[in-house]
Amino acid sequence: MVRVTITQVAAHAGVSVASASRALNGQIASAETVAKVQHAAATLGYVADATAQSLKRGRTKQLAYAVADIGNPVYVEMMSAIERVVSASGYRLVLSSTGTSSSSVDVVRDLGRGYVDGMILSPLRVTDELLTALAKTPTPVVVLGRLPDDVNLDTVRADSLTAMRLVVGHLVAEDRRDIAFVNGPVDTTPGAFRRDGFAAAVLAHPLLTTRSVDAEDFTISAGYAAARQVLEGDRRPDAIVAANDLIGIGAIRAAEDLGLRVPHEIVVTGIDNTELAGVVRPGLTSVDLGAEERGRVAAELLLARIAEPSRAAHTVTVAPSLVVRGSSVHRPNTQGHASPADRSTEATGLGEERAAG
Amino acid sequence: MVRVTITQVAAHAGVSVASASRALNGQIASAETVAKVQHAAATLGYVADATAQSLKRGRTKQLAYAVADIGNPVYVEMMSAIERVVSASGYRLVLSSTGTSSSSVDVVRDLGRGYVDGMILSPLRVTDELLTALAKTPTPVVVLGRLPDDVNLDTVRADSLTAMRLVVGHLVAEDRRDIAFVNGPVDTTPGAFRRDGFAAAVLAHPLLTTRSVDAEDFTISAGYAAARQVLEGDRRPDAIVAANDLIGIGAIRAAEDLGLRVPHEIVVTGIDNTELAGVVRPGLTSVDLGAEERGRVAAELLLARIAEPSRAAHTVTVAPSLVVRGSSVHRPNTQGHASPADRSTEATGLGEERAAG
DNA sequence: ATGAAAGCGCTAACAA
DNA sequence: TTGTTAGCGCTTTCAT
Repeated sequence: MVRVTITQVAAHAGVSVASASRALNGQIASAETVAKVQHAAATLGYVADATAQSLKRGRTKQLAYAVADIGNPVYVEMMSAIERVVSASGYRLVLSSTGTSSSSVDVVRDLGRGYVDGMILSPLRVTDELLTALAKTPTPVVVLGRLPDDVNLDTVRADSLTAMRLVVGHLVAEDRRDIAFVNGPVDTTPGAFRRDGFAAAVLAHPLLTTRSVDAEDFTISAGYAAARQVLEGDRRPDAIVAANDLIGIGAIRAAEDLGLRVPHEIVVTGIDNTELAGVVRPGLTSVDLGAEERGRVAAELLLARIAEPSRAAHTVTVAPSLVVRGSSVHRPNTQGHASPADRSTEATGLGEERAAG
Repeated sequence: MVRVTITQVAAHAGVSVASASRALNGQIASAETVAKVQHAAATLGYVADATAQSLKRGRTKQLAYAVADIGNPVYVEMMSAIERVVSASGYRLVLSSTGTSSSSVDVVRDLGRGYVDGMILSPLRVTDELLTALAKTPTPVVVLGRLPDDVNLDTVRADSLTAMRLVVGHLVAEDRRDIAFVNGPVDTTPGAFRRDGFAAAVLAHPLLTTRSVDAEDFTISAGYAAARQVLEGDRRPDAIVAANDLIGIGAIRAAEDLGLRVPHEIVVTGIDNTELAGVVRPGLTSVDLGAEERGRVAAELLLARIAEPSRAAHTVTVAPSLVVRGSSVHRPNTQGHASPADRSTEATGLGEERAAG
């Protein structure tokens, strides 16, 4: 199998390359030419070279998704949603990990090479350097996560404040009065906003006693360590609000290891409503931040901007919803569960309730 | 920000485009030229256009990973590994979902468009049509999964037979004698090979009673339904071998709902050793099929083939290892667990043992 | 409706 | 070492 070019197709069909191109792309051409060219193309097994088309047309039909930690279920969920929208629109999706080797800034700078028509970026930290790079790049970028107010970019974000209000409100309704917040690193975007959201949510409930501790990472093990420290202190809280599901699961484990029953002696909640939350026992009450929707909307915004580069920047905030599971409800059948359906089904099943944000 | 080309850099530096190109690419050029060109490039903010380079050089520096169900933790793990190798070698990774819209065959055919230099393909089903397309494509493809023996392609595969031997051997050692195998759909590659592997593994233990049932899918809910049916039958097995972790978790739930204690009354094992296996309680004993290693090796094979297209096809089989957790061991502290570290740490912790394949 | 020719931005012969 | 020139494969004016 050797590469066959449009020149060969044209020769085989007995027409010029221009006519061949037109016939292939549905431009004006006589029915006879179209027939001859299509026949030639089929015979020769011609497929247009993507690179040459990109160079000529000035667009690659590729979009990038850049994220630090692919492997985190939340980002995977977003990626799936993005991939669906992107491929349905005839684009390919390239994955740009902004891990150890290259930072978000490098990735954005690299956009100048024009290997994609646009990018969805999920930065772990928003630095001035990043904002500068974003301002300079000629390629459209949609940012997942909160940006300073004066930045004029398409943005999709979760609503940490409402998320925390849902959690805290739920805990108060469950008669919890002493809440420990186990956050992840506060120098990350989610860490900072969840901290602020928790603080704000608590203000609405003057009778609450609260405290905060930062886990070293948004992981089960870091959550375990941080929660254990909290639970071993002399004044034990009656609820732990974890900054994400992994930390929350770590907290459940810590409670178990200390012989504390969840939720009877200690209530635990998470954030993200990942698949894990529905799989652990007791199920982890969690706030769904709408990862799927955020991914989908981000992709749609990007496509819209590519279609109309001069349109105004949009900021979309996706409403969170609370999914109540056994880790936070004092019902007789708290340890029980519904059918082991997937998450969406589960949310309507026994032992789980969803409250809109 | 408008696109700046090498022509402008050359003009700014007062040299020809050829000299500019050479200076930029580390070809022979005088120190003075290099300095001038680099200065001009920096001043103008020049970055080479990826598409033009691709067209000229005949390679895109892009590799594709094609998989049906991104979102499945196993494929995500492979993808992470692939991404690491690929980006370390200066390639970008494009994600080709072979979901509903486009089949594996379409994806392989599309390779003719030359938008990537190679592809790692994880086909759900290996059809003749797919094999034909693979034989015809000029672009290197590494296949994840088993292929017919006469197919001469780079392949990385798991060892289902050994995996099943490990599981069955373990169950026999735990005094299980009546084993139900809950498989996924047998018209998929994993389904077929796990079925065969189980059958072969069982042959080594003549005293075993076994039976099989196929879940409708490799999911928790399908596993739940299938396991429930098995467990409600008049002759209850004392062990369930699930074809993957999700089915295994469904089986644990089914046992719970029927009031059966795991592992005391019914032992359950999974396959894949996903993160979920370490998170559920009791922990799910599972065979690690080396997803990370398979992904890494596949990427390495692909890069090697690109570097040397004429080299002989390689087939690498990755050895499985059994990770024993609470769902299958009758120890006093079976329900307990070690520290909630990540999987690799866990495997060496209390309550878990890893046996090589 | 068709063909000749230009050119997207770059690299690589080839000459000088 | 450097510049000139010819393309990579395609689309798109511009004449005809």
